[in-house]
This record gives sequence, C-alpha cells and structure tokens, in this order.
Amino acid sequence: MINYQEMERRWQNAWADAKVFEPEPNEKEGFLVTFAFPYVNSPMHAGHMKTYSLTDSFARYLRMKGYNVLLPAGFHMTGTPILSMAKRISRNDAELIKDFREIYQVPEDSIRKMSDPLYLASYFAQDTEAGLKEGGLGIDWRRKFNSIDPHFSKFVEWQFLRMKEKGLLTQGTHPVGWCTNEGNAVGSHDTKGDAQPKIEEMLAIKFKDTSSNAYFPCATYRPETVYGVTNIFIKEDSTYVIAEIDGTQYYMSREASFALSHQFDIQLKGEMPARELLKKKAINPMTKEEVPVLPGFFIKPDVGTGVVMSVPAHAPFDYAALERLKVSGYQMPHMQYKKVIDVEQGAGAIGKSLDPALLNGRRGSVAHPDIPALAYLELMNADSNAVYDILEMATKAIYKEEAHFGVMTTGNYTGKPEAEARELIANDLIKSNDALKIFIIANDQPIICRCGTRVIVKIVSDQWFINYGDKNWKEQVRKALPSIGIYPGKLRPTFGYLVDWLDLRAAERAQGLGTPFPFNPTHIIESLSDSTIYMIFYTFVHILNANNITPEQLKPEFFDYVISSKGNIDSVAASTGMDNSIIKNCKDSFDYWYTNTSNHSGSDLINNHFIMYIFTHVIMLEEKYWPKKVVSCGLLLYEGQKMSKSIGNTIPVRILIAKHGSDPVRFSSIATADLESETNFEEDTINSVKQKNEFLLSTVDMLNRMNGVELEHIDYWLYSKLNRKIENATKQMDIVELRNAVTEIYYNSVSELKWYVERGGHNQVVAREFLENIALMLAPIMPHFAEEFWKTLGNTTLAVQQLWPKPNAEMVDENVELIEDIISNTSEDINNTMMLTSRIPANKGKKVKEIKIILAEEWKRAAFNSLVEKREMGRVIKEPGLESMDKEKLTKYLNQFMKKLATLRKIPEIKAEELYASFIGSRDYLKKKLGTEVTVERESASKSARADRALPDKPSIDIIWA
RNA sequence: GCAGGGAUGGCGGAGCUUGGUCAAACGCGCCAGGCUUAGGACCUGGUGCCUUAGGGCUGCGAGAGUUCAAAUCUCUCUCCCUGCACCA
Repeated sequence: MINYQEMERRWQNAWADAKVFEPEPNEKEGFLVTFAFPYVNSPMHAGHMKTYSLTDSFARYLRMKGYNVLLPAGFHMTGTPILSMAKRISRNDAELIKDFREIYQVPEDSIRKMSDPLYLASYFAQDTEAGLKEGGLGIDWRRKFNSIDPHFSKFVEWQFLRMKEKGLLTQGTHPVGWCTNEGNAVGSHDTKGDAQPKIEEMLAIKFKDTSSNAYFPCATYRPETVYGVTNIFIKEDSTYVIAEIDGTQYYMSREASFALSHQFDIQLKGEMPARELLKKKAINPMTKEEVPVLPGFFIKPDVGTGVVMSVPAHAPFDYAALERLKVSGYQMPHMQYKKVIDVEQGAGAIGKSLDPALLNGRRGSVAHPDIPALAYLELMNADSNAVYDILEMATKAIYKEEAHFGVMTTGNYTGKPEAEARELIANDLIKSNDALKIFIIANDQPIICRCGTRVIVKIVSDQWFINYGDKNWKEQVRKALPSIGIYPGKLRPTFGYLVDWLDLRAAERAQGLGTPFPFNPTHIIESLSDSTIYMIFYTFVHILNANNITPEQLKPEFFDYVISSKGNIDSVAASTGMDNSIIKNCKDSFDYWYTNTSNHSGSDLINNHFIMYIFTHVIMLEEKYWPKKVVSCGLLLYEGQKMSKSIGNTIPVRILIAKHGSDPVRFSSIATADLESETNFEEDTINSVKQKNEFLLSTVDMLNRMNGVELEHIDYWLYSKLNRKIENATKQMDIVELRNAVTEIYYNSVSELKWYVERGGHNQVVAREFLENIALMLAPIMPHFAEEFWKTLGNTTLAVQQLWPKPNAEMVDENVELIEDIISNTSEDINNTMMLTSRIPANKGKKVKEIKIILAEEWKRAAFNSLVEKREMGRVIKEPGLESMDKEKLTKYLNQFMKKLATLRKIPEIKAEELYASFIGSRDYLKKKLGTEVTVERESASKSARADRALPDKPSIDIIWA
C-alpha cells in the first residue's frame, strides 16, 4: 500500500532541495502561470483547490514542454467579507463559531482572536498556504504577498493614478442596498441567509390632491396604464405622513418615508390619518381626470410609497379590491373600468401566458375581453374573491402577456407596443415633473442585515466608478480579444458578450480592508478593482523584499519605468533612492515573465474578475504584455451536491488531503470532468485511483520477469498505442482538457498494458518505454506518484525535470492496431456464437471440440474495395487481377454486399499473410481464452463448409461440436 | 425579461466542429461465474428488445425537414442550468 502522506512529503522535499519552483529569467522562454489569489475569509475547501491544482498541473505541463515556468501565489484580503466574518465572531454568532470549530477545526483561542479582521485573514492565509504546500503545488513562495501589504498598496495606487489620468475614473450617483444601523452598503455576505438585495426601479406618478398642494405619489411598474386609472388606493389602517421633498409635499406611508429618506432629502411635515386621505380626490396628471381615494386590502405600506394607482381593467388586485368594496357596501362613486392595452392586435391572446395546466381547457372562451384582469381570473376559474396567490399569478401572467404582445389603445402612444410606450411615458412623466424615479428592494422576502436591520436602498452620491463603458476602451478590448486564448473555447462568445455588457463599476467602498482610494482616502479601493493586474507584482516583489525596499520608495515613477518603460532609470533611482541594479532587475524580471502568461480561475469569476483583468491589461500595458491565455475552470460538486455551508459539506481540503493524500484528491477534482463542467468529487474515484496506482507500481515486478528480445506483433501494437497516446494527450493538455488527457494516459494505458500481457507481450524494453512515458505524462496531474513511479522504474532523475514525451508518428501503425482489433473481435464473436449455438437441440449434451478460424483469401479485399469504389459489380469483374477469376465465385461473394452498398467503406490494407501469421501467433492466447482447441487455416486450404464466408476483416468461424 | 450553455442508456458522462466505422467510449450500478471461511477488493462474461452461427428491430428531449444515410446538419417547440453588477 502506498503511504501517500509519507511519499508526498518526500518528493516535496526533493523538489524544494532542487529549487525546481524558484525560477529566475534564463535562456529558455518564460511562462507566468497564475490563479486568482485565494480570498482568505475561511479555509480553502476542495472547490478552491480544484482551480489551484488545475493551474499547477498546467504549469507543470508547460515546464515539461521546455518553458521556464513561474507559478506564484498571494492572498486576497481586501473588502468586506473578511470584515463581516470578524464582526460575526465579535457578535458571538453561534452558527459561524460552530462551523469554525467543527468543520474547519480552528482552535478555540484562535476563534476568539478572530474578531480582529487582520488576525482572521492572516490565520486563514497561513492555513491556505499550508494547504497549498500539502497539495504539492509548485509555487515560488519567495514571491508571496497579500493585497493589503503596504508595498502592494503602492502598486495599486499607481494603477489608479494612471487610470484617472486616462480619464477612466468617473464620479456619479447610484443606488445600493443599505443598512441604516451599521451605516454601510450591504452585499449578499452581509445579509441573513446570504440574500443578494435586488434593487429595482419604480415610478411614483404624482396625482395632485384637489384640496391642497400635496401629491399622492403612486408607485408603479406600469406607468403606461396611467390612462386607465379609476382611483387611488391606500391602506386604511396604516399611518401616513406628509413628506416634503424639494419643497413639494407628498402623502406616503410612514415606512416609505423612512425607506425613501436615503434616496431623497425628506422633511416630515406631520402625520396624515388614512381616513382623512380617503375623503380626498386627486388629479391624474396624464388624463386630468379627478379620481377618488379608496382603501385597498392588498396595499403594503412598506413597498414603494404605500400609495398605488388603481387600474382595474389590467390589474387583478385592483379589480378585486374594487369589487369587494362594492359588495361590502362601501360608499363609492360610479366608475368605468377602462381597457387601454390590447394584446390581440399584437398577435397575443388573453390567457396565452397562463400555465395550460391551470386552464383546464378554458382558453378561448373569454367572457370579459374588455376587462383583461377579470378575464384572466375567469380563465383560472376564479373571480374577485380569489385568494392572494391566484391574484398574484393572474397579475404575473397579464404583465407578461401585455409586455409581450400589448399594444396601446389610448393616449399619446396609441398603436405603439406597450413595452415601448412604457419607456416613453415614463420619460415624459419625469420630464414634465409629474413623476419621481424611486428604487425599492424587490426581493420577495425582506432583506435583513446580519445585525437585524431591514435593508433599504440608498442613493450614494459622489461615488467613484471605473468607466468600463468607455467606447474607446471597449474598442481596444474587442481588438485584443481574438488573440487571447480562451479555455474552454466554448466561452469565447460569452467573453465577447461581456465586453459589451461591462459598464460603470464602483471603484471604492466605505468599509473593509484594503488600499485607501487615492482621491478619497477615507474610502478603500473596491476589492475586485485592486486585483486586475496584480500578477505583475509577482514578477518583482521578491526583489523588493530581498533588498528591503520600503513602501515609500515605491513611487509612481518606479512603476512607470518597470511596467510602462517610461522615464529613465537614473532619475527613478534618484527619486526612489533605489540602486540602478535593483530597478533594472525588476524591469528585466517583469519583461521576461510577462510576455507569456496564463491566468486561471473558477468559472464564477468570468463576469467580474476575468473580464476586468482583460480590460485593465489592455488599457494599462503595452500590447506585448497583454493576456495570452485565460483558463476558466468549472466548479466542484461533492458527492453530487454543491458544496455549501447549509448542507454542511464544505470539506476543508487539508482534511481531505490528510485522509487520502494529495494526488488522489488532485486527480479526483481535476481529471474527472472536462474544463467547463462541474466536477463531481467522489470518494469512489479516490479509491479506484489508489488501486490503479498500486497496479502501476506493481508492474515493475512484471517488467523484471520479461525476457523478450525480438520485436513481435504485439510489441509493435504497444508502440503504436503509446505514440498515438502521446500525440492525443499532448493535444488535450495544450487546451487544458486534463480529463481527456487522463483518459488516454491513465485509464487506457492500464487496459492496454493488461491486454499486452494477456496477449503474451514480454519485451522488457518495450514495456519499460511504455511505462516510463506513462509516468512522465502523469507527472503534471499526480506529481508525487509520478516521481515514485519514475523512480521505481529505475530512474535517478526527477520526473518534474524531464521533458514531456514527443510522439513518434512512424511508430503509429494502423495496420497492426487493426489486426489486433480483428483478433479481439473474432474472439468475442466466437464466444457469442458458442453461447448461441449451445442452445441448439442438436448440440445438447455436446461440448465444443474444436474451433476453426478460417482466413479470407487475398483477392477478397481487393474485390471488396473495388466494389466500394466502383459501385457496380460489372466494373469490378473487369478489374485487372480479378478478370481471370471464376465469375460465379466472385459475383457470389460480391452479391452479399450489394444491398448495403451505400454504407460500405474501404477496408484498410491488411495483407492476408500478415493477418494469418498474427492469428497463428495468437493461437495459444485464443486457446486459453476460449478454453478449447483452435486451428487457424487459410480459406483455400480449408475443407470447412463455412470457409467461403470468410471476409477480409472478419475470419469465418467454424465451431465443431462433439 | 435579456444573455450564454445544455437535454444521450438504470446513473454519471463521451460522441456531436469534419453526417456513414454508433446499440453508442470510459466509469458507476446491476446480473452470472471465478477467487475468498465470509464480506470487500480483484478477475471473466453479460447488461435496449428479439434471435437455434457472428443477424434483425427500436433507439440519443418532442415534432418536422435535408440526405442513399442523422445522436451528429436545418427549422419549430418544450424543459433544465448559469449570470444579470458594485459583490468576493
């Protein structure tokens, strides 16, 4: 049994001793391979490790291909998740502490200290580093840094300085989810249940109170229905207030006045009892009609403004509320339900958007086409008394239907599609000051901050953005994209799309660890924005460290010189106080490593990190330093399930490695699915890998027993398989499809080796060559095992320092492989046939005495191929070499193919004699396999009645029972 | 809603770019046999349906089409997954 822990430590030490992973520029071509540096707010789990080991494997592959490869690593500590983790610890969050204790096995005293975000980050950084080392990643640790190191901050400051000069930073306002208690923006990691606040825009249309100067701000998603308004709804048992915005007074619910106070400058001018409001009338700003205010049972005071305009013809809730009021005897004026949108003009049909299962065949029989809201309810076999869910469903359906097919039948935009009219009307209303744009949290459930406060929308002003929407910038990126290798290639359209999609992006935040934003030092640079070109820093950070360079010395002109080749070295030396040689060293190092890069990350980062990485490189660097490869790798499932804390299956990878060893874990995570797919990590795979590894190691004993000298048919076969394998595996490794490569290198090899032995292969030289190549090709994926295997095969060098095998095309021999296939197929055919014929009554009680394998005569292949080519029997008969044949024999043979002529393909050149010799040589094998006497004969010499059935690639079989 | 990706056997998952060699790789599961005190592991064979000689039939989300020939090309439909931003 392999002791993985012991073996892996041994080889990790050997690599360290040989300094394999501490490269410096040399005469070879350099290659900088990076993975998105770990975010250290929790321990690394198997999902993270998948990306890292995949990157390591690719780096190892490139190294064996002859590149001088650098794989560095650092840690990401910027931003709020670390902060919010620390806050949860200081709040004594029982759930989190339990996870840290039980899943992550963090010691008690460390947990306590984790209320300090810096402690927490450095704890997990150390833990992650240890995990990466145990995983055997070939990382140059001399270059380690983290994103809040003062040296690195200088680099980020330089980046933002230059980006501002290029005009790529802009200021503006934008809505964010906001916690009023903590006073900061909240993302999903700040909320209970990790819910992402969904911010949506609504319009509050201003209906003027006829008896005062105040307005009813009616919140709506559908301003175009303003033409169909019959009344206004409020919640009669809620508290309303008079809120003043910019000198204008509005009636709104108390809750709304609070939520909107972070979007507008609101002055409260006192309460307004709902019963007073119910006496009022208001003017529809679009139609100038006077409408009453009524109580609506469904109004939620905490959504929008708590004031809603009622469009009973198109809104099932409005319709239901009015009808219920009528029934309850509420004193109300006569009103006409006005249909303002028609779907049939737009090729729609009322009810088309409803789930057919709900309809029960009622579609088409619409009783009230003039009141779509009612029509929908009727189709669902409901009416104004419908329960909330039914009303909700009807609302969604009508909304969808009308947005899709609706055409305006009233107003300024009569005849226009509803979707278009909505935009136009909204703009008109805002322009004429008849509406306000408001934002709401649109999630179905209220979003609650971890501190317990309900999250609202705040408009942040003077916020700095990176303007990824800049036209010229986008244009440059579009030009750069075709020359960037994207793996998997399938993602190229996505990247193209994202280039168009990416727009303004906040560049700074009020909270979190990180680099102060140079143009507003009370804020920090947003955490994705400080990590777009950080790979540059790896190329010279170790030089800075070794020479004790202080952060203050890292002036912008230093980075200008090293990265952008601007300025001259003497003046940089003078202003920074650094030696010329150090600066030159940094510049040379950057130039050398940055010409060939490959950046790897999980597929979840495509639409932020990856795309920002490309954008920023293109704008900040000379073309020769632009990205060369980006590799996105699919996520990881654990035993078929997404890793998630709530399921409790986030497995810290160190625990997995301690249990199984790194190589089996690496193999199971990176080699069992193709690049873009989710890998399903299963312990079963681990076990089967371990067994195959044991088998491979044991082949050495088998080798030692081999004594063949002459090359035989089966040896050529193994050579052929080997070289074909090398060629295929290389192709797959080049495009980072490790799974396909592994199928070739590992799974197929094991079965080929078994076949080789089973078929009597016994040439030590051939088998050793095969195994050595397997060992080398496994080295990128299971580096420790590969070393062990390589050594066991008698080598004293390190596999990691060997070159990747080159295929020898001349050793690929289709003919030999084909013959082997024929032998194997024949054996299977015989087996099947024996089974079938054993059931014949005539054979009852008998045993197979002998099996005759009868090989076709040489002319049969020629005649067959000629038929495939000529398509006519008549022309085949006249072929030179065939024209002298017995016509009857020839046509009888060809006749069997005529009805399938279209599907036939030529049989490759196999010499009948060669096939015969191979079958003769395989007699022992077949005998053993079939457990009976086997004779091989030529068709011409056979006395069997079945002899003439022999085909060129399919010998005739005659089973003799006795 | 918009965008991208997908739908293959009991399951996972190839193949579909370049239509035929595809009843469909590889793996798992299942069945039978061997080995074993037993189990596990391992080895052999089988695993759509039918079949008394290597054969036939049905089949790759649904439907239609192109073709001598389609899992593979075209069109329509249904369903599923992912993302939609200031958040790592």
